[in-house]
Amino acid sequence: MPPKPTRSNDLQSLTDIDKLVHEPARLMILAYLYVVESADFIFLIRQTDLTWGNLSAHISKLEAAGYVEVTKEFVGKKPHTMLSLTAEGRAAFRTYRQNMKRVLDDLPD
Amino acid sequence: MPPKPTRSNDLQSLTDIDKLVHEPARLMILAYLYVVESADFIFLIRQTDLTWGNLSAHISKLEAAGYVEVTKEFVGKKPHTMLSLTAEGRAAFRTYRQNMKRVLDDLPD
DNA sequence: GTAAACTACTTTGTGATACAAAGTACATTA
DNA sequence: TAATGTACTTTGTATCACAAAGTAGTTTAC
Repeated sequence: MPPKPTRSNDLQSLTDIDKLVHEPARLMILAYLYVVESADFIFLIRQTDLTWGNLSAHISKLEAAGYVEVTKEFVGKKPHTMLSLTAEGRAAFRTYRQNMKRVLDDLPD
Repeated sequence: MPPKPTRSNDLQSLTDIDKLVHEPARLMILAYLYVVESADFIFLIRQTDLTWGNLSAHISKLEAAGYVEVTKEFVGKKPHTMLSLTAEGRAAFRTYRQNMKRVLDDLPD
């Protein structure tokens, strides 16, 4: 589960930020999954500009955290990997987004 | 200088994000300096909940990048470290904030 | 028909980084 | 004058992101 914020002011909430979501590569992946609901590996490769190894590793990490569900199937004779957000992943992304927006919005200029 | 974004869509701009700013501890530090214009080490320790070593290391990194200026002086007989954002640091923070807000805003829900 | 190239990934190695613990150099208090 | 406190910095370690290499199969070229 995502870390629980226990801080009073906005900036200190960064202390409790969910690093799993915060990492730019994974933030990209999660944001895509957040809007499209389900995507395959190839789609994410194209959208994110990550390498195969890199994307694979990040997916594994998100899967281990229970943030994404990975479904492997065969399309014809080729393997095909489908990704989708779990309820937990969706919640974690929402929380991250809220916190981050609050931090960035509550500043002058 | 902060990395230049060269991407077309919003989410891909995360590929070029300035990691020096992105790190939560430093983001906190920069945000404080962004609003107060100048602060001492002790103030930041209290506000950020970082350890001495941790804050020290992050400050060094920000200084090396030219994002903050560090001024050491003696107050009475005690050492005193003052921090302030450089123009470059201010610009980097602004760029980061803009990019990040755009990424987080341009999503449904 | 088999060798070379391609697809769709995963695993491994390496260098960078964040963090805590220990260290330094003094000043103050008991 | 010994112990404690202040204001840091340096060092060690464990984690992590990334790229390069590896794997398992499929398609194409000759």
